[in-house]
Amino acid sequence: MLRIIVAIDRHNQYPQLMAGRPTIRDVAELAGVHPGTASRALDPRLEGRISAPTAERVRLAARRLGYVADPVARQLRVRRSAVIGVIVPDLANPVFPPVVQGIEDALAEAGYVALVANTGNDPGRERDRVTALQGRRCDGYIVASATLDGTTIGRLTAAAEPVVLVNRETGDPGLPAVSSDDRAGVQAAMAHLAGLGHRVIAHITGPPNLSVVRTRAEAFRSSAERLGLDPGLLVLRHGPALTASCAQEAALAVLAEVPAITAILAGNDLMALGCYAAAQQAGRPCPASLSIVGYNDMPFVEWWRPALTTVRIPQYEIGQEAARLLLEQLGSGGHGPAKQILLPTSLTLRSSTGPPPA
Amino acid sequence: MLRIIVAIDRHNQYPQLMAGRPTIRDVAELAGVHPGTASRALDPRLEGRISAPTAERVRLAARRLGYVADPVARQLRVRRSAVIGVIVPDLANPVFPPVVQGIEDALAEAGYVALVANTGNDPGRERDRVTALQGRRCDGYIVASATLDGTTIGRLTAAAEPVVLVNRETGDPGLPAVSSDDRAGVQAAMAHLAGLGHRVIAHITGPPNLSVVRTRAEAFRSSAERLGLDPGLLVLRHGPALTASCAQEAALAVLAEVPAITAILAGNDLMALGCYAAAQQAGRPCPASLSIVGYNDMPFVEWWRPALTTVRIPQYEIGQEAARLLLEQLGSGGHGPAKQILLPTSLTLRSSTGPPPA
DNA sequence: GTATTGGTGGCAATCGATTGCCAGGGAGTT
DNA sequence: AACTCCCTGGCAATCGATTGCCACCAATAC
Repeated sequence: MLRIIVAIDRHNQYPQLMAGRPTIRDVAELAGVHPGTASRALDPRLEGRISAPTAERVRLAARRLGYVADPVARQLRVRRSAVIGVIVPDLANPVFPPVVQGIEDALAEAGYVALVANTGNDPGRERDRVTALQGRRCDGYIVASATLDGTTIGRLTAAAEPVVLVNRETGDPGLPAVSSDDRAGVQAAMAHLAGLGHRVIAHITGPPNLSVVRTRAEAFRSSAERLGLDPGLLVLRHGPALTASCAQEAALAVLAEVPAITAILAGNDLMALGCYAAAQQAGRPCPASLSIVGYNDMPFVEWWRPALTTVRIPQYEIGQEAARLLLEQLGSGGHGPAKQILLPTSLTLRSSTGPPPA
Repeated sequence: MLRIIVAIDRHNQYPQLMAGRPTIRDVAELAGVHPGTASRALDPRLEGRISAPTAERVRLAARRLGYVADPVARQLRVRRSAVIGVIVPDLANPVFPPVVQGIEDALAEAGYVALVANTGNDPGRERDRVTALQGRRCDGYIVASATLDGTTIGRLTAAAEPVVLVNRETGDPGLPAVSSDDRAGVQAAMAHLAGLGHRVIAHITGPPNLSVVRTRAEAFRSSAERLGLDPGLLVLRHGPALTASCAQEAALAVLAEVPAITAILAGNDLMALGCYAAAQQAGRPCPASLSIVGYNDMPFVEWWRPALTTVRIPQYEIGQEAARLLLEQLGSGGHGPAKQILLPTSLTLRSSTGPPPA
């Protein structure tokens, strides 16, 4: 009847505690064992350490009380929070929710949760949020923030935190990363346009300090070359951000400067949206007079008018793989090799591309 | 020289610990005080409890060591995690990111972070994610999940967790809630359409077990009445979900059944997108032959073609207010009154509405 | 000169789970 | 019969910060 004594004792001291969740001591008392024994009985890794009948008694008691180990107490002792910090530049950009979902699902399988920090593309805010994350002692981080100057990554790796990069070429090959094959994606888009007969093609994209911008721009040039297009006819334009309005402005300017352009490869789907607006303003209906190709195949682009032809990147899978890679690294104590995963891209053909006007 | 002794002692036992972050003991030793004293000196609420010179010495030591209190240890003692669980039906729906951002910003000011659970509109997943959240001992919850059967809310309130509801009429007036004035929003949209001369108006929306669907549908009827429209000419159609494809299907059917329809009020912006497609398929160009009004004014709708006329709800502010309400409740120990906040809506006029064809 | 008061800071318990170490007992061996 | 070995489970320290309680000291009052 130790159980009752202790219950009364606790009740006298902290009446409110009795209402709270059961602790390992409650379970141990109900099962008639020591808390330490109860802890071991409930730990699947220690299978066999406690005799079957005892373990069963403990498990039964735990089930009857609805016992769930307090993650806070466990974490204090074990220094493992089962929380992964996810750093995303802009959740309002529809590309990211699927990625985050992939991350969450893969983490959930392993009992982890994702703490998402949305930086809103603002360096100051990124710093603050990352500080908050670090303060919370995440077990690891997934970074999808794209700026090339890696201060955030630097801070994390300096603190020896496990990190996985998403969609971000890194100077440091020692970091595990998941990305999609941008070169192949751009190549497919360019082949499609060239095949339709386009010769004067513009690439309208964001600032070159974003790694995705850099790789795609390089691929734009090199794939054109490989396709036998005249590089002199190519137009490359960097806007200040990967947004629709920047694209609109840039496209309008470019179309005025080089009216011979018949196709635009946009830096991402949002920019393609801005190109739609520019095309309309410039009196160059899409796709009849101007073909537009997006990048990412984010949700809802199939509903646009015209439905967007775009390079599909496997957003959900990218998230999943990133989470798996991180979990793997955590499992190996950080001593595994730094895998870099490249997922395939493909071109999704819809209605925003067609042959150039005669 | 206690400091050195202890350091060596700890080093012998756990060499790796010395590399880790400094603890309150390190600070106390450097300042030459007891850890308890150091803790008090660093607690701003205890201003004055420790004499100024001592407190200053401690603060200096803390600064020199770069001491940051371990949230895990604090949490174990104080039972406050400074984490708020946010339950969202679908992050991929562009309405929600701004709401989440508002929540995050308001929480960040108070030193809290948001743990976002994305249920993907799946009841099973919702159950799992909420269990995970509860296991992590959030201090409170913000629920934006919309289904009327309130099992999730029931589970949270049953556990006496502070909860704030977002955009969700509740049967229980005892719960604090933030929502936007849907009735006024619908009224404004209907007045706009009636003013343009529309008489046969359809409302295409989702399943009536969602509270937003119910209030908007009721407002659709009542505002038509108030505007002197013939209720016999109104068409109300519930689809199986608030998605573009459901809307497309429903709109196509409705336009075939009642060709006299000249305007559609969509259940949300995504459904408006589906209506665009249906209008095109049905040979009813928007806005020349068919006016379409959305709901939410989510990001990027101004870029659609035609740009969407829609009811604006203050998404970011809704998130902010919800967070503030929750923080207020936490501050009052849950004894404050259960405020219900109703934020104003407005109609954003763009290009998807016009007078009905002659 | 003694008593009271108030301010300061130290002591140690506490939150709840985990785990290294050890003791006790049963089984098996010589 | 005695000894060893292993299996099981208990004990208590530990993670790091917080906080109720108490002791000590100085200053003021009587």
